[in-house]
Amino acid sequence: MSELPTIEKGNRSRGGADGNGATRERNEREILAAAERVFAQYGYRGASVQAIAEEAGLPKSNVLYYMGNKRGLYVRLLERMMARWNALLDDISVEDDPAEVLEAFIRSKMQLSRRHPEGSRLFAAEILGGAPFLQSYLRGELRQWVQARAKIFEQWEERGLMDPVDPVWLIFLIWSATQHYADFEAQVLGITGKDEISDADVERITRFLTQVILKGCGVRPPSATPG
Amino acid sequence: MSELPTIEKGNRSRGGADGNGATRERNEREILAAAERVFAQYGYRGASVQAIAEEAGLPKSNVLYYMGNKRGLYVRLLERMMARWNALLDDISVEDDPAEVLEAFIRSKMQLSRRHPEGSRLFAAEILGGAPFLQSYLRGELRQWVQARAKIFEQWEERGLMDPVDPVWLIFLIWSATQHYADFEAQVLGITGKDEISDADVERITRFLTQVILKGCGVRPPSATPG
DNA sequence: AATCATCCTGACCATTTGGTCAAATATTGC
DNA sequence: GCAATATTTGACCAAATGGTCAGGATGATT
Repeated sequence: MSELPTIEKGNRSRGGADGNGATRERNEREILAAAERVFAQYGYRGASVQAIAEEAGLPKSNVLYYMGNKRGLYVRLLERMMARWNALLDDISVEDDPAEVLEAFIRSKMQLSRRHPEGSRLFAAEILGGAPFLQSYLRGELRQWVQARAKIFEQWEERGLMDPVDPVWLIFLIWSATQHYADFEAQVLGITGKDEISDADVERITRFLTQVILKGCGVRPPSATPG
Repeated sequence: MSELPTIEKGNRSRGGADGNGATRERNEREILAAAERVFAQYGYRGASVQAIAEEAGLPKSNVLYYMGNKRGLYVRLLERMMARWNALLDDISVEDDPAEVLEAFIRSKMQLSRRHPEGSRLFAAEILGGAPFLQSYLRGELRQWVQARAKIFEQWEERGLMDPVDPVWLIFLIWSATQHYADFEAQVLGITGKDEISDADVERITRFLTQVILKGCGVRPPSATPG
């Protein structure tokens, strides 16, 4: 992630209007949340600092005081989202049960989109626009991760634990299916006629995806251990 | 699609710089193509008329002369994409073979994203931003189409031709999986290390998706007719 | 109370935004 | 050639853009 420089948080030592920096933290949180919403909706170029400031209920100058500039704010949001993403990229081994791994994968990815729909859309907008800020992350960290998983999927195939399918495309299938409900929420709501996607819906969708994808790859469900 | 007013093409009657309007058509095509690229990359707000003009190699005034204003240009592009989309929404009946229908569905959707990647991304950006221009289309035409299909899927389920899965979510699964390769192209390329998605790749992906989704829903492949 | 670093924000700036307009230039039918 | 209609485009405009800065407010530490 060499494109994403670490953001200096401002080296406050002692004095100041706030001993433990609680004000700063609160304001930063507020601004980041507002910015995530605005960037998600309009994309990097389409979002204006003014709009973010209004969303946060602060003067524009204040937003810039905390975040330096628009680009830095955007990069920081991307970093935060990547961190959330990385948090659920746990390692797996050939010895693990394919069904359990795939189900956990689908479930955690689904929950990530669910818990952070704006972050998910922000990420989607970044990729849509050609991933100008995330190129190196995609070609580096994420690529390694995918290839590691792919190798294990292949070994499962050799052991006859799943059908011979291209593991990379399987990963893309799971990503696309799970992200769809956050990124295309407007479409899902418009077509289903609902006014929100409930927790129960999410649970049903998760089960649906798990069922179809596991069966589609010839993976036996976890409860039915062989023998 | 009541939100999308028909665009007046300018009622030229006789005279003018061009008898059959060839100039106009050529310029309009050029501008629309350029605009599709720019809107796809930056979204509605992020795209500037200036950028579109440069992409088309024309002065900004000329773009506005042909298209009236930014909003009209954008709406016209959305309409064009919806028309392409509608062109492959052929009717199906309960008597059709589920496997054939699903495979044709996946294949044609895949080709649409393939043939019009910018249009696909334009649509995606519109939905990402909350579908401000497509609300009525989603809640109207498209919703009807989905429900009609869903009913047929349900009848197939009753006849034991496929597993009992929610048909609407199945449609969303196919949409998301097929669109992913256009919308998230940057991610796919970054992770696979390719510099383009070839025709052969598209064919392999199509077969992969068909295989997994058909099997995942318990639909027998088309060649193997029952008996 | 004095100090000092932080916090806050209105005024300001150069540039870009979407859009208008008038004047110049084509291109046709007659 | 002439009138009528289309096309082209630079000049221009008010508003919005990202960003700077000076100066005042705040409150913990001494």
